[in-house]
Amino acid sequence: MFPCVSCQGASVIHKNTMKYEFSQIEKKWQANWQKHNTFSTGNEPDKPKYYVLDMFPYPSGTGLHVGHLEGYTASDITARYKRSCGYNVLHPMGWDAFGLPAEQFAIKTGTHPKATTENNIRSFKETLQAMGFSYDWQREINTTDPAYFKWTQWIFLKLYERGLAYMSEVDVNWCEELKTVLANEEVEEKIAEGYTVIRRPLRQWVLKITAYADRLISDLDELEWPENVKQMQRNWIGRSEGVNIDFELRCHNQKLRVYTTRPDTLFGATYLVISPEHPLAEKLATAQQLVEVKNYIGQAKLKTELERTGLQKEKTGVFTGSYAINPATNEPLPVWISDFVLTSYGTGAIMSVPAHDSRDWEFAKQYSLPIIEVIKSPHDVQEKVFEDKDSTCINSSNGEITLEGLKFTEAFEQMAAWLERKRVGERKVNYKLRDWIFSRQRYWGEPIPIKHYEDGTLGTETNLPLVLPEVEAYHPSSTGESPLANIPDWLYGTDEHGSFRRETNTMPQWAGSCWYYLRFIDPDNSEKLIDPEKERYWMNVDLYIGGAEHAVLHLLYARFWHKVLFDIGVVSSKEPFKRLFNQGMILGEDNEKMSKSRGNVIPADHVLERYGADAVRLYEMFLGPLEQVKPWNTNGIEGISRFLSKVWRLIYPEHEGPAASLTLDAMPDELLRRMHKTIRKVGEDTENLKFNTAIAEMMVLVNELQKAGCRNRNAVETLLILLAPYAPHIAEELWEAIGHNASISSEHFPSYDPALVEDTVLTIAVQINGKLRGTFLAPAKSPKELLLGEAKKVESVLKFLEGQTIVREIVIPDKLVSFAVK
RNA sequence: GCCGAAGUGGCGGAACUGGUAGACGCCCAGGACUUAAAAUCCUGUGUUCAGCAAUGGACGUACGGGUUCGAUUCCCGUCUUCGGCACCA
Repeated sequence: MFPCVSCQGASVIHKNTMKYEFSQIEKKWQANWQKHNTFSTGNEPDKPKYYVLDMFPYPSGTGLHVGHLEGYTASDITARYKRSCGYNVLHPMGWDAFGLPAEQFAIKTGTHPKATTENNIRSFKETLQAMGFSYDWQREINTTDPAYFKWTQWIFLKLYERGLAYMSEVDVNWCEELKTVLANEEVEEKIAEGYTVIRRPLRQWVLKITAYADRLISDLDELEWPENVKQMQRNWIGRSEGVNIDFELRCHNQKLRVYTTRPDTLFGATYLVISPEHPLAEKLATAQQLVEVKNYIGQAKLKTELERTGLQKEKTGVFTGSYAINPATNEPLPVWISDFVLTSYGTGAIMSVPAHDSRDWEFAKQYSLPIIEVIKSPHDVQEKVFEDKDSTCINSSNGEITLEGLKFTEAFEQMAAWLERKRVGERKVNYKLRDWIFSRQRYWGEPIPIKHYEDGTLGTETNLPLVLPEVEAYHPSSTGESPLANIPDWLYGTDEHGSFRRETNTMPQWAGSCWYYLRFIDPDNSEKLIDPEKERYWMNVDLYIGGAEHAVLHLLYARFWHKVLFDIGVVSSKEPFKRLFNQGMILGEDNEKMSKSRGNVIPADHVLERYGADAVRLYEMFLGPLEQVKPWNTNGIEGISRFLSKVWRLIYPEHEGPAASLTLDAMPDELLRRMHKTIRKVGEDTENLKFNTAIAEMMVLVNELQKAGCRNRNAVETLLILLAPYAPHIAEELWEAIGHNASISSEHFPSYDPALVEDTVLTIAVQINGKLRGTFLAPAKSPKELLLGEAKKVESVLKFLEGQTIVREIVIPDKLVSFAVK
């Protein structure tokens, strides 16, 4: 790919590189690494392993910008650092290449998505290689490669065999322009992009992620993930414990089942509400109310999801005319219909306790329904709702049960037990999480390997991979099926069971990314998804770096698949990603999110060409804490370029001439201590992903080496090894210049001398009433009395002690002396 | 509305476990080198007051309180920004 500069004579190199010419140096070393397979992961079972993974990209047509490089730089520094600490490191990269943009482009231009994808991958890969990332490119994977998606399809069939993939007539989010179904999670995004999304029933493949809801919550505890991501997943799954209660209906034989998490407030229930789609909605309407009810149901149907659930607005509803009986009070309760009750959650019906639920309170006020206080409230519940759980029950007794004076937990228990005893209720756990609608009406995705036989039964495609046929047009069929429905040759077939029609749906883009981290471990295995021995050695992923936008969906889906693979014995661990790190977004120079429309995008290739990979790598990390959102500032990168030039001049002091000869003379004590402090700080900070302060510390060392004109070999070599994970090209080049043949990447990270990282003489601060009044020098570990005595001799302190009485003396060894005076 | 994170110089940010706030870098100013410029190096750089000056004082980590000899750090309250959820009963 790059001309092999390293083949030229050494003298030529020196002549060319006396000045710091990053572009030559970077190309030279990238070619060198490639030629020698420097970063290919070997089979070294005796070494401890470290698996550091990036969230692999969708190779878009717009290329990479500086924001994309942040996480990749962080993971690369970690990979290089861990290698130098003696780990066998797996650091791979691949492409999440199925997806809508390539297909949209195909519809417009007729270009095969495969061609688009290949082009984009080539350009992405060039940029990543130009950054000097130490990926093991021999393990590169691509989700659109049949050899890869063979196993995506295989996993689907395993899900199907276990009853975790099923077909269901579901109300889906249908996007008319895209002629496809969208996941709930994708809806808002698409609406923001200007598409319209409506509700429409369709037969769809659905994955039973809800069967894993509890495990997806409880196993979060063992993960080293940012607390907010865990919390977001818990909220998304939305587990709640409550009770299903059956209400007798007056004048009907049927019962009405509601779900509530507040059975402790049953005595305060004054009406029931069912959703417009509830099967009893129309049946409960009395003759008098029928017209009004039918109208209301009709109107609700026309409303979009957004209109029904979006924002807070006035509640609407209609009385059915029917009554149910409150099992606790035996009072009749009117049954209402309202679209604020969700059909798809719980039983689609609720009991309303307006005194202690804000939504019920609002509705009660709207329609003048009674409000009864059953939890002792600090104010009048007719005026304002009281929702707190830490008060006690009142007005809650009948002949069989009393909750008087009980707090929430106890009242809940008592009521639930009583309802169960009376056989009118049972405890129930509910989740907000819904099963995952898994089919898309698209061409550019993994075909779902299912056959529909004429007799209505389903069969599985055993000859995997089931590849995509070539098509002439990428438009979806008008029936809402994918373009695959237009290819008879592919669509129809016969086998021993009879003739069949293939499933025309393809999988969503999430599918390929649900398990790619496994394939990197064993990318060429044609027999198995992954070799069990390799899996045991490499899993889990020790560090997974990526954007917070995947906090819920990708990470939840991947965890779900991983647990299924665990259950069928393909993997040995319950969780895929042990430690997760979300890098913060890099904003444009205007402090706004980078976007084409704002015109504030800083393309990666731009800055690479201008400043070089090493400078870009360092600057990306120097910008601030990795997890923080921060603006890019092109001015700031100049400072990094200066730093690299300073490092260069340590070895090439003038702009011409050969490398300076390094000395073996002893370093001045100050400098030696500085060096050991730097080793400690850079090591600790790199370990903790605090790259910004590690770089600052290296700058301090370089400044001091420069000021002292130090050419000590030990100091220079140490600096280069510390710097190598961050700025690998210049480190390699200078390492070679000072006489090493082997790559600096094979050097071991230095260790520091504990005796040299602590100062022997310290500056002690003197405070009076908490204000700094002076300092003095004292040997480390000086006794308190000595420090106290010295402090009282400091001239600037004496002034403030004069005429004052010392009421208290505080001495913090090695730190400060503090006087409280009056 | 609920949950989570955060607020420090002109700017990005640093500060161990409550112990000298502002490391490192950018910007800016002055100087050295140069015919000149670039590059490089040196010095200064939170605000404000006093002083010719060396220097010294006061204030200062979103805001208002509190605990403490001492608070960017701990506690209470308020405001703002960002991220997530949003009628899930």
